[in-house]
Amino acid sequence: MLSGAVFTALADATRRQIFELVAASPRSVADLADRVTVSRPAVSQHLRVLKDARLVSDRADGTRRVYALDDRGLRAARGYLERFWDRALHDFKQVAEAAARDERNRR
Amino acid sequence: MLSGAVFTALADATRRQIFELVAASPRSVADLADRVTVSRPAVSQHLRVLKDARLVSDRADGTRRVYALDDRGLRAARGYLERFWDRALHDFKQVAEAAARDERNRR
DNA sequence: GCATTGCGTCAGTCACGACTTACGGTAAGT
DNA sequence: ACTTACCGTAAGTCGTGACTGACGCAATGC
Repeated sequence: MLSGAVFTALADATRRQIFELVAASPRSVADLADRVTVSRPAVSQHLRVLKDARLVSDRADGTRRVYALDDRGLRAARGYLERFWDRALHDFKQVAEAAARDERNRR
Repeated sequence: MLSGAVFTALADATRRQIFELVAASPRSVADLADRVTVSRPAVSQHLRVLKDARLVSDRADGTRRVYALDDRGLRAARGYLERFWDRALHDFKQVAEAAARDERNRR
């Protein structure tokens, strides 16, 4: 289940911040470490989790490693959430209709 | 930031299972506890987290407590993810166009 | 009134994850 | 070749969260 990994990855605040920075524009590890309060190895570990969740992808650039947004993780999360979306609307519709019936019956 | 609570809530596998059961149809705590491997107090604690994340809502029914789907949490998660959705498509489009240019230049 | 059912909460245990420092390895500059 | 920049991983610490059993409380049935 990929969606589980995505939610786990986005659950941590620091990791979300790193993900948002990467999503804004592709960045190197050192670049990310400068903009975050944690150490560089911590950033590497967070990127590992994000990469496993298919939220980011990495490419080598000389001695640097540039991380960019990977939409596969977003797709997985969106797909999982949309399974409940129709049902939520449906339930709301049912409740609304029931309320309308009660309203009519009360007169 | 509500989305953080939603992702944290959906990160745990047991909690996702409980959430899916509630989303399928409103259920009591004992009903949920019967369909899950953990104890009833654990289910209560999971429901607490899901409720704080606005993923489920509870209503009293005699001595029972019926939990149902709350779409506010889903909305928050969807809103957060969609911030990156346009960008992901944009980046993909740029990459595709760059590849197309390379293809043309190579001839 | 008393027992029962259904839940929430408290206290305690235990595993996991977030973080740091230290280390090793690769690519570029001089 | 030597240094420097950049990065991933290993080892260890520490806090947090997932879980259980015990307890207390409110609502229903007899």
